[in-house]
Amino acid sequence: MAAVPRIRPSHERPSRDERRITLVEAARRCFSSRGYHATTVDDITRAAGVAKGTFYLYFDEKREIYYEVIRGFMQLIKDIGASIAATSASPLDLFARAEQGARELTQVFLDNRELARLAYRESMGMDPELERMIADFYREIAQVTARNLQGAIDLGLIRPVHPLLTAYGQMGMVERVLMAMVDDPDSFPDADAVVRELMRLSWEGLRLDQASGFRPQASGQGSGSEPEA
Amino acid sequence: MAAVPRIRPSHERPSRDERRITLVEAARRCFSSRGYHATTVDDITRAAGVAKGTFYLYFDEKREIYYEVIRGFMQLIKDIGASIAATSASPLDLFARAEQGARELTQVFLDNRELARLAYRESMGMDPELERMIADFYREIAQVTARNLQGAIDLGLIRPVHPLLTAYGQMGMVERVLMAMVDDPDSFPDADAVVRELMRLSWEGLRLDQASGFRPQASGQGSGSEPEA
Amino acid sequence: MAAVPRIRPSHERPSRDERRITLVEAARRCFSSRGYHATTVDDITRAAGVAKGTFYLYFDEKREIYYEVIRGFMQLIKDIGASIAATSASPLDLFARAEQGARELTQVFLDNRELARLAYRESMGMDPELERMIADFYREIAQVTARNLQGAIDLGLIRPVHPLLTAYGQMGMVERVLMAMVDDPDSFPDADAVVRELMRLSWEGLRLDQASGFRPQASGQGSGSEPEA
Amino acid sequence: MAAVPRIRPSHERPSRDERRITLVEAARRCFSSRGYHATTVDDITRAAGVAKGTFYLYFDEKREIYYEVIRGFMQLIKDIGASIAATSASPLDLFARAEQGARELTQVFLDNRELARLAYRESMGMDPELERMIADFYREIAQVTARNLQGAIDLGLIRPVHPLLTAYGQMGMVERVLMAMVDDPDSFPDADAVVRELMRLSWEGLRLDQASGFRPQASGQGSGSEPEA
DNA sequence: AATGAATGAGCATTCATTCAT
DNA sequence: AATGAATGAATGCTCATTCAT
Repeated sequence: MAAVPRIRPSHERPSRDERRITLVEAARRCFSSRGYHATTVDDITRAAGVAKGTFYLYFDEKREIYYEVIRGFMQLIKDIGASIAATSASPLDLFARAEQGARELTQVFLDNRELARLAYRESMGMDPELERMIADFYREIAQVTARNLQGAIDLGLIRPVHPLLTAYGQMGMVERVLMAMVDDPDSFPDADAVVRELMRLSWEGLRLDQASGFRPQASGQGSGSEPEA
Repeated sequence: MAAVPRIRPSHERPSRDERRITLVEAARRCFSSRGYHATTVDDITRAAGVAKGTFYLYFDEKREIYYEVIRGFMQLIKDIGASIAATSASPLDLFARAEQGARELTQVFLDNRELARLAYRESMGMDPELERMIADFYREIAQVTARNLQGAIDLGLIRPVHPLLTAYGQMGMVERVLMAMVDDPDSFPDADAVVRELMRLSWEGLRLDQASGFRPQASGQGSGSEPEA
Repeated sequence: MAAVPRIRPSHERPSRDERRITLVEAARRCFSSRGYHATTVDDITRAAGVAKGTFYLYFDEKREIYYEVIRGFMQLIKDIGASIAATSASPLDLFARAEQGARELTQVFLDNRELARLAYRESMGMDPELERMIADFYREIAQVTARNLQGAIDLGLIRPVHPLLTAYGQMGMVERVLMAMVDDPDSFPDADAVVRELMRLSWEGLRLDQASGFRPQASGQGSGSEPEA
Repeated sequence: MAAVPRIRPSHERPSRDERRITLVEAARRCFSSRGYHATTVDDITRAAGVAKGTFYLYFDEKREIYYEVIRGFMQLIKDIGASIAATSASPLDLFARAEQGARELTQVFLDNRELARLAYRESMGMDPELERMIADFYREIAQVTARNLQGAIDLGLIRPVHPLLTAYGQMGMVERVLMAMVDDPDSFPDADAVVRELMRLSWEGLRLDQASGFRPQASGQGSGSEPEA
């Protein structure tokens, strides 16, 4: 009866935050496997092991927990971007860091295949707020990338390109390749080789290799077949 | 008596095909603005100016007309791809044709913004049949592109890359840039410039420009082998 | 153009009556296999090989053709009853005629299993008119039977029973046994033996046979097992 | 603290079972008066005073509650059968018990006229599961009856008849007479007299009364063997 | 905080019937 | 007479959300 804050025995009622997390985790699993529309609030609460009414103690509506799930996934990705941008190292290892970021990004995608599908595919056309959230997410990443590109241009590391356009282009390149790889892994080399090939495509495009200068850490030989000629 | 195409009196009943098209058009508008789930069959028939029951004379279920709408958009895009691949002209104008295709593709996206959003975003995670349809669409385009790339590699026009991976990468690059442009046109140059920049990104990547023309080495056939076919 | 009544070539448009009969036959097949509610007007017209609208040239509504089908079946049965009552023969062959009637009735049931199920089972609770039609049918048969029984009582051929009650009782006895036989023929002797056993049950009931008098044509030995005792 | 059966405050929520029963009762009334097809789920919930959605908390589909209603009626009847069979008393009161059963059965029919109509008439041809349920019901009763008859035959209480056929025959006799009485009570004597007449018909059939008491040969044990059990 | 029974608006789909040709 | 496209009322069922306990 008194407000003595005890150490909670392991099977005591969980704290508000823990409950909330339980629900979000359950929602992640449900949304991942069934998608937004096919997942009912009942599914989520059942998966979380709580009663249906409990859901509405933590979320105002179904969309809200979906946002939370998507936001969580986006944060994972933003964190990677941040870790690349943050390490304000010498311009020279820009490529090294980019490659490292790409590698991590790939890992996140592969570890969360279904969630990635969800965030990248089903989220649109659901409601304006979510649309904005996702558009913001993309724009944010694109802008950070664009800033990085602008920096690299200013330093003379890369040729002058339209930074935002290039940023979106690179994002799209990465995302579509990763999605294709998620769908049909057998048609692609292993993750590392994919990352290297993507990096090289970004850097060199399709142009014939004629004593091409800077290649990050000389690691990127391309995983494709060598030319016969 | 001959095949005089009669002018239809204004109140004549439209032919089966016309009615069907009316419905698909109405559905396109509804789905575009409200998305699949928020569009009711009632919305569609009301937009088409027919009674609800009429819908089911032409389609077995709501999904069916959605497929039709999406398929229509995909066909537009495939047609562009086909027109590029079809003109099996000299390797020299591969780039010209690619650029032309990109220009047309851009136009289609800009002319069908909402539909593009629909096809590219909301269609996934809805049901297995649609998933397959879309995955097939991507794969088909990617494979055609990959074949083209392989040809170009064989001809020594481009450096040896992983063709399928590169194909998906280019698709993603183009699609995300175009979607971003659809969402926020002000942040991008005009369509033609976007196309040129995309082409150049594909070709040259980010590498510093060292006397690179847009065309590969002027008419780079010197070092490449001739095609076997 | 002139109203010359020609002999109709075999593939000419059928007469109004023929068309109507075609429809009723088709309806009989549909109702028999799917029941009233699960049969659509479309099913019937498709089975009859005419367009949907044609149906309403011959019948005002779906129920009407159902009545017609049921009425047809009832007529078959009434005809049997009539043939028994009609042959105003000597009272002595009342049993012979009854047995003959029962034999024919059994045949009709076995030949029209599904229709019998339909008429006896699904027709109720559909609408008042049909209810009345079927109740009338039963009452009519029961009354004819009751009259026959009364006659037999008056002649001292059978003991004084409540004629109407007995009539209904015999109808129910016959109908339930025949329905059971339709459902599970293996548990019953052949049709003739069943008829004999039913006749004997009606006549003798369960009472032990002690020099039981009149037995119709001495044919009815009962198909059951003989007593061990 | 002890098991004091609280008086429920008038606005307390009814228990799950009570609610379920409320719904079944409401459904019984609706089905009885309108039949299965003409009764909507809305009708039932309105009659039960609950919202439509509540229905689906207790039943998966409309058919399910119909089964429940029919099953309830059949149980009433089976219980009567059981009470007759259960009292494994001396053969002497077989007839007494049968008569008592018939009396109770008659009462059930008269007390549940509409339900009887429903179960006996409309239930067939609706769907396979229900068909099976009803066929099972009949078979079950028939088999019990047949066993009783076989016992009576073995004891020499009745003449050797085909037990199953006779069982179905008696069921049909009783059911049709009772249904006719339900439909048109004025044409029949009172319930007791009907029961007596039915019993006598079963026992004696139509044969002329030659010093037959109702009971078999006064106390006919002379010729029969005693039961083995 | 937690529960889970109750709610009722909402939607896809069916099908008897009509009617313009 | 025949056609078959069109109609729209009707209904079973779902599920996000509420609320009394």
